[in-house]
Amino acid sequence: MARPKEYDRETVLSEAMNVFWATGYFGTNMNQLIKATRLNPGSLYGAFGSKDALFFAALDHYGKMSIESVQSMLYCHDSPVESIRAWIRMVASEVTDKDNHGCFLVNTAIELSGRSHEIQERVNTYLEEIGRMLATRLEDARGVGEISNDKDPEAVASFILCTIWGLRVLGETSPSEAKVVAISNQLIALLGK
Amino acid sequence: MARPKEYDRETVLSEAMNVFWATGYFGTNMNQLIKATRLNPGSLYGAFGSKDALFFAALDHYGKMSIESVQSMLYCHDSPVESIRAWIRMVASEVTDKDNHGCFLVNTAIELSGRSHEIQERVNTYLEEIGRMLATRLEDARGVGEISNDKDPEAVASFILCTIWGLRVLGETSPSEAKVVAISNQLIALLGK
DNA sequence: GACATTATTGAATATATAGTCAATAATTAT
DNA sequence: ATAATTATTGACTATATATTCAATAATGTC
Repeated sequence: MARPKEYDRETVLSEAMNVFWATGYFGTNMNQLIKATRLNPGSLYGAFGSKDALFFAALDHYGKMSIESVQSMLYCHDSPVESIRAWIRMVASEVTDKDNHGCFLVNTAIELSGRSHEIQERVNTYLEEIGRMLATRLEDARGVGEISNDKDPEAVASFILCTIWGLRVLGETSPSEAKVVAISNQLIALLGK
Repeated sequence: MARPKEYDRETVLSEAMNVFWATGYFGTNMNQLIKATRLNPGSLYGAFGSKDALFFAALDHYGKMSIESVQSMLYCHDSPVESIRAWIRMVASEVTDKDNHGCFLVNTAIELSGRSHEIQERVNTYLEEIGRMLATRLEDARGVGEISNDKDPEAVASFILCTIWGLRVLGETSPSEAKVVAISNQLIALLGK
């Protein structure tokens, strides 16, 4: 009954997301997005409405992927603590990777939180969800005696998450692997035994 | 022998720095800088040459102020550990302050490290200097027996600095004071006894 | 095959933005 | 005073950027 779309919305979103992730909202212009998505302006605007809306959709896409990815790491072993360790090591390996652009949520928090309440709230939603997931897994760890009972899962989760954000910042400084390993080992050591 | 400047370079730099600090390089336009500095385009360009150069000068200004400020905190008590604690508490209080824009070095690392090697190197220079200052103070702490001999000052300094950067990110999320306090207390606890 | 509907194309547009410049003004030296 | 030098002013410019739109194309329905 009408001409069908030639593009796949998820694919386009993913391509736009990669550009925004690498260069931020203000550091990205529509020409880059038009090239990356291989859509013409009309199609891109037809699909998303504006640069703002496209950014928002890309951020959402990243947030959802991020939640899934963290969830899969947090349950990659039967042992909660072993899973958390694996997640931290995964982040550490991303941080040493020159081609990685850190965490899009963290980047966006820094670029746009002070300017857009709507963006800030969305970023917070995802970051808090990750915090809750980690806290839940730390409760599991306490339940099976992998961490001591005097540790507050919520507080420890906040601390670990905070240090992971610090690692994301560190990733922008071309850090030596030794430094990244030293930091992540200290973080892992907090978990115990 | 010539018309004297009506502005004070340091003052202008400080005003420009505040704008870039709050809204980043790409999030700031020349009109904002012209308003904030109360210089006309000609004067501003006469003084700094370009938006790029002005940003670089503002970043440098921040870096130098930052070094001085951290140095003064690290030696605000005779006790090295007590001084480090005071610094962490200072950062924590900035993080809970709604009007604070985090650390300009951290913000710039995230916005521009992937785009300009020159900027990345300058940011790294300042961040590394702060790391060395902290490591030196941790050596002092070890010397006077405030921290145990099996702790590596350099590694611990990296870890503390990393978590402070994470606190800067946290500051963009309108965090509860309770969360900031919980995290900074855990960080402080690492130093202790 | 004509029609209705939606997608695609890419040139065009309005605005924002970084940067320039000629005229003018303030100072010091002679 | 006059000249030499540098600072200030703010209108102007060239370019970049987000966005629009009229023409065209592809589908399903009658």
